[in-house]
Amino acid sequence: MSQRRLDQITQALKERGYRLTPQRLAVLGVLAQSPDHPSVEEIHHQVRRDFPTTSLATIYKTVHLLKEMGEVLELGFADWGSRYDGRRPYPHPHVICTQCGAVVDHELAGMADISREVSDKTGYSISHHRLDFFGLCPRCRATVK
Amino acid sequence: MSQRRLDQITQALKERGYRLTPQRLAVLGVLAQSPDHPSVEEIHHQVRRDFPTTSLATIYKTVHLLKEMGEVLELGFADWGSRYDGRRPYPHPHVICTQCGAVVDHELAGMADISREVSDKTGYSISHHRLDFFGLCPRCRATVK
DNA sequence: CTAGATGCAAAGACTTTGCGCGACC
DNA sequence: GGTCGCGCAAAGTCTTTGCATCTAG
Repeated sequence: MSQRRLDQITQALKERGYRLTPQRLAVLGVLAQSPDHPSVEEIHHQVRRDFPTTSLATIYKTVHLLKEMGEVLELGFADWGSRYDGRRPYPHPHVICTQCGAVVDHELAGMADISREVSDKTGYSISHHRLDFFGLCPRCRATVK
Repeated sequence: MSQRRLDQITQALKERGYRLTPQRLAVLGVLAQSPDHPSVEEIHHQVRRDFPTTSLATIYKTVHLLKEMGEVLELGFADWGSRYDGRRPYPHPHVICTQCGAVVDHELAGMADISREVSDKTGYSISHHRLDFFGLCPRCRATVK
């Protein structure tokens, strides 16, 4: 299942004439498999397990490339840096724990309708959106009370 | 009407024992009146009209304080820096032009219900959310086509 | 072979911090 | 008059860029 996603991204790179270097493949692997929306640092850390000389700059470049291609979703936070979602690179809600930082996905129907409503009322032509929910995850709620 | 909002923020500062310096009042004034979600730089620029010696650091400090107090909403963007909404410091959708950067507010009913649904399905206790729509504003749509 | 990618280090953008002077209460 | 806030400059963080070397196709 994440293999399928990996193949998709790999294919997209090939089609556009980008090279499939080991470092890139490693980054793709991490993004295609991580359900936990890793930061650049975390991706770097993981990739280093297989390619210890990989630089942070390469991670940044690769992630940026994938973002431009629309194969990864960037979740930028003001106080937090960015997290990346390579498994579902289309708009969908995220639920973020304000205590431990866990980020989980959530599917939600009906945003298309809301989007249309906003478009009608504001006169903007809406291309995409972003929706985040913040709160305490079950584990942290138990801990902190 | 923005006078009312200004009074609210001023009051909140007083209650917590913070001083009402001219610089702070100037920042409050900008935030309470700007419908266009200014950046720190823009606030600084405006405040300088009345207090030319005001430093950027002071703007940062004041905005940060107001954010902590919940009197201003920070809209952080990954490629864009942050914008601030001092008029409606509670969660509500924003519509952002990807061409010119205009940010407008939009009221939307029904988020409370969705929030509850997300809470039920994920087990998180949701405290707030953020919703942004991206697209072209009417003016830019006409220009770029 | 050769255009494109990597790794390193330096440069950038944005934001925060430390500190001595000055001003609100 | 004492404390809190201001302005300045320095330090931090995160991200991008330039360039020589290396490599996938």
